[in-house]
Amino acid sequence: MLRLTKRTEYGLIALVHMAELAAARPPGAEAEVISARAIGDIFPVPKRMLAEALKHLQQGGILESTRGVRGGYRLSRPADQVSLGEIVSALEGPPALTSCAGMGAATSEGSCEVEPVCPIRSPLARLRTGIWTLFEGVTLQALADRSADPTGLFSATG
Amino acid sequence: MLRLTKRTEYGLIALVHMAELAAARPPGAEAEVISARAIGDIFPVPKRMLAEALKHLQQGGILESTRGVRGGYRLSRPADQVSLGEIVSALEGPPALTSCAGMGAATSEGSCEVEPVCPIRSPLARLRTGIWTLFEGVTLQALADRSADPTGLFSATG
DNA sequence: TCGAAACAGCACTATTCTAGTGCCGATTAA
DNA sequence: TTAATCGGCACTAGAATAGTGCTGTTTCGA
Repeated sequence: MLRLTKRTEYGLIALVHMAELAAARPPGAEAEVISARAIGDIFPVPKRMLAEALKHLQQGGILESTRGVRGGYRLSRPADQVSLGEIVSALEGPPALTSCAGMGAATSEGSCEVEPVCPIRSPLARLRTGIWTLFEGVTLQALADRSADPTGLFSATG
Repeated sequence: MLRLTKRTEYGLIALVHMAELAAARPPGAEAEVISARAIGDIFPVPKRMLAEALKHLQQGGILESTRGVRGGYRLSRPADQVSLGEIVSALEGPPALTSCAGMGAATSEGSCEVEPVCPIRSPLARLRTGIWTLFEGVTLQALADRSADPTGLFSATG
C-alpha cells in the first residue's frame, strides 16, 4: 500500500542523523565518518539491517565508505544536494507503482497481458512521474529540518 | 516499493472503463449497469480478482451494485467527483508509507521501537500527506482522459 | 415455480516479498 | 598481530499478494 520498506526507513534514519551532525559542524569542516555500529547504538534498529541499508546507499553514490578500524560512512555530498528520490531509488530500486508501468516506456518483457488494451497504463505512468517529481523535490536537508515542510506543498500557508 | 496491488490495478481498469462509457453517453442519461463478467470479457484480467476489486469499490461507496440477473455495477457519482485517493483507499486501505507513520498522529499500539528517538517520523508524516494530496487531486475523470495529465503537475507547461 | 445470471461472503493455496540473522572474507588503524 | 569495520553471500521465518473454489442470496425471465 504505497509503503516504504524497513530498509528504506533505516537508511533514512541514518541519513537524517548524518545530516543533523553535518548541520552542527562548523561550515567548511570535513565530515568525519560514522560507523554503522555507532548509528545502531543510537537508534534501536536492527544493526544488521541498518548496515544493509548503508551499503545500498554507498552503492547508490549517496554515501562514501571507509573500511578498516576507524572506518565508517559519510555523506558524499551536502545534504541539500541529495534528493529523497535518489535515496529511495538507491534503497529499493526505481519505483514502478504497477508491475507494468515502470520507468521505461516500453514493456521490457512480455509481462503484462492487459497491455495492448490497458486503459490505465498511460495515466499511471504520468502519475508515477508526479510522485517521483515530488520525491525529487524533497532534499535530505529538508527532511533533517524537522520543523519545516519537506514537500514544500504547505509552506505557502505557513 | 511504492507499488499498488493488482487488485487496485484491476479496479482502476474497471473504473476507467466505466468513466469512458459514461463519457460516451448523452448528458443526463442514466448510467446502465455493467457486470463484472462483461468487464472481464473486455480486459484479460482474472475475473475473480476483478470481482473482488469491484466489491471493494462498492463497499467504499464509489460503485453502486445491482444484484440479480441483469445486475452489475455503475458509478455512484460522476467521474469528476471521484478522487484517486478515494479509489486507492477503498481498494487497499488508507496509506501508511511506513509502518509507524500512519494516518493517525499518535501511534495506536506500541508498535515502533524507534518512535521516542525517531528522526524521520514527522518528515515522513508530512511527506505522506503530500502524496495523499496528490492522489486527492487526481479525479477518475482525469485518469480516463488519456491525453491529459492526471496530476496537473505538467499542465502548466503544456 | 424454476432456472440462470449476477452479486456477496468465506476460506484456502501457492508464490513472492519483507525482515532479520549468520557467516566469512577483505581492509586498515593501532 | 589483533580488532574494528565494511562487503558479499546465503539462509530462515513470517507476512503480504495473487489467485481459486465453493456456497449463499437476489432477481429477472421463461
